Amino acid sequence: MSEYPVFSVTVDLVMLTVRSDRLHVLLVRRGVAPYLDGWALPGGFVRPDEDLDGAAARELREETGLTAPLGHLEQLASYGAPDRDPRGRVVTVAYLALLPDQPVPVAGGDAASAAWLALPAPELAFDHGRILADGVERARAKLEYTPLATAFCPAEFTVTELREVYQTVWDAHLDPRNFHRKVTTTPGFVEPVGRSVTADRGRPAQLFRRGSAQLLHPPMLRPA
Amino acid sequence: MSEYPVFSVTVDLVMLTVRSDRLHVLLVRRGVAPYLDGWALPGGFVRPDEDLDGAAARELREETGLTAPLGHLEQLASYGAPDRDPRGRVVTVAYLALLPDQPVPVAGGDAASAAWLALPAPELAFDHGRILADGVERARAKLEYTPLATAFCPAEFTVTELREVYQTVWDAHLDPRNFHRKVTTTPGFVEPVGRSVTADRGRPAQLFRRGSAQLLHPPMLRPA
DNA sequence: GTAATAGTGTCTATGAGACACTATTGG
DNA sequence: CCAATAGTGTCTCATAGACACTATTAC
Repeated sequence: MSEYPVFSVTVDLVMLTVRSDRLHVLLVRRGVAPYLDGWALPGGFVRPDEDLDGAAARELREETGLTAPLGHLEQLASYGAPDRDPRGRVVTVAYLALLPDQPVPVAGGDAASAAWLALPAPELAFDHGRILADGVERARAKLEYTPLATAFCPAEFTVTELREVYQTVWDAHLDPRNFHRKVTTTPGFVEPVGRSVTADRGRPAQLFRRGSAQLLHPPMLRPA
Repeated sequence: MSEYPVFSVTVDLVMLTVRSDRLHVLLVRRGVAPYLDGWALPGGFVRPDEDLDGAAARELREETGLTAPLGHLEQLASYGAPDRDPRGRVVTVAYLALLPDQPVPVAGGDAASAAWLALPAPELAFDHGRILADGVERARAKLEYTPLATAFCPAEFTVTELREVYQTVWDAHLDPRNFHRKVTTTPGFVEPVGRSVTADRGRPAQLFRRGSAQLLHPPMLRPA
């Protein structure tokens, strides 16, 4: 064991949300070298007694204050090129979080400041640009065959809100009528709450919450 | 950096192949403690100057002798529970390899012996049982929306061989006529070589090679 | 009433699933 | 000719995509 190199292991988070019809990512301004004052994904070292998933959940909590009954957190991929961190051999396990718009970033730790930035994001520190791109692509793909678009919504939401999530993430227009039919007839996608909300004007919209399905059968297909 | 724990980083490989209508995985018998003489996934430590992908490709080469123009290798996931290795804090980055039947395992390194075992596999060392299960599930899912079933086949193959791959990995029966239509009409899935091969008896079958598509549009759906 | 938003019904085209026969080889 | 395997054609059903009107609210 001692003949092999010593690594540090970090978790980095690609936290995405939909705000004002734009996809946003939570970024921090680095307060320490390297890349001092540069934008980076939030993250940090895995602690001695932590699982990887636990470290990611902790970072998510620290950045948002969310104790995470809402939203979605999953492992994305690991990155470990020998030169990816000038300080030494660091492998990072990236996680992808999909969150409703509510959370306000909380500065702390190495982060001089944190902010939700609309995509496309500025140049990022380390290989975080690549990690972010991988996360966005994963999110786009997963909206097709899972109900995870609901992770971008509050606990109760309207069909229109859900459609706006799809349109934003995919950067595409979806027919409101076909979308309504698809969402309400795919088993386990959403279930009606029974109440309605009215926007400023117009007919009140029914509220739904996420259903029990883990996978969409058949999937929601991206427009060609 | 020094205030945080020191990790070792390994890569472990879930190498799958289809042989005699059964899914097989390459396993090694451990020659050292812990889990001495137990079955485990092949793998090893990442070297000082190696990328993670490079370490996985090297392990694949060492186990099979394959210089890998054929088959498919991709990162699966990382596993880092604090107690997953009794020797210390070890994070492993698991890779998934899909390979044609040809390769014969080569014993070496920590492995007292290596063998292709039909699934379901025996109990494995560490958390390798879980990693294997995740790898098989990933393979099953990827056959739906990618042309990766071809990675289990030699460079040139018949439609029947490809169908047997699907049937084995999915443990399901597929209608030969509908399958033939689906494979030959999905753009970029396969392309005809122009030659035929004849089995012992029967009409000769056309040979195909993998096409240029990265994704199947529309996907090949698993039977309900 | 008017503007604004929610929600529904129909027609068509495409693809999946079920199914039976013809084609080409070795023996 | 027979056995074995490859390959094709048709019908039906489910679902996606295009598209226009009705319903309910605030003002």
